[in-house]
Amino acid sequence: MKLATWNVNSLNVRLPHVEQWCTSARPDLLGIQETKLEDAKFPRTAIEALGYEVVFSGQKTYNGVALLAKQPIRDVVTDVPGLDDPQRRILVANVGELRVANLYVVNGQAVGSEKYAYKLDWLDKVTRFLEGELRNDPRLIVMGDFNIAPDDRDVYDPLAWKEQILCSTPERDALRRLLDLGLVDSFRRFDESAGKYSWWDYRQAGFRRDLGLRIDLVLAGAPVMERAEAASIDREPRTWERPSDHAPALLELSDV
DNA sequence: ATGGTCGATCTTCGA
Repeated sequence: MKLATWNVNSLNVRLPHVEQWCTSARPDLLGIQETKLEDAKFPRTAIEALGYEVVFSGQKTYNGVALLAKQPIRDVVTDVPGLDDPQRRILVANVGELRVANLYVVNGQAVGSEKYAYKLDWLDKVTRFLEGELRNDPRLIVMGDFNIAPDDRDVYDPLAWKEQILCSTPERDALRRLLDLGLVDSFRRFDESAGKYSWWDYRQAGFRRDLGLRIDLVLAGAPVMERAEAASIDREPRTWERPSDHAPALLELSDV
């Protein structure tokens, strides 16, 4: 079973890339972020034509998440208790024997800003919610655009990014608290090397110069990690014409 | 050189 997360930065623009990538990589489960589409405009028919079930929680212009799966999707949650948030950033559902949370974590703009405070509060409340989910069933996957580089190996220039947005200690501590519930950054189980990125800024020819960060993660509970066979980041769609600024991050599990 | 590029909806904001 192949799981993936991909921030597509407008599904309206990137639908051909999603179609191309799903056809070639054939993920069984794909979490998408930044659809930037209200639900009435979601391309359900095109996604179903690829052979997927799909659920989505979107809004106009910003944010928006979706979950595509080869298996039936059940028990969908789009709102977290105690987080009365109009921003559509979370989608949790059962797929097969897994519970899957797809997150578009707040970017936070700049350390100390209002959006930064919202980011830390959002992470705190989502972590508390996921703590309950894990207690119910540890077969949990938490995937998405975390907008946090876990450590300096995940940053092309750690000195320039030191205590900056996406890399600050409070953000990394918030991610640590989520992991400490009993989740593993699956990519690091297979690759401890520095310089494996999932996002490159459109500006300054970031991708060509490999000036990237690893901020797209697949976290897995212990029973899921026992089945983990490989984890990777597929840079290929980032080379395509008019790409998203993110690449898909993957986790492959042995079948039960 | 105090920028740079995208996307969505305006001529600005968010990333």
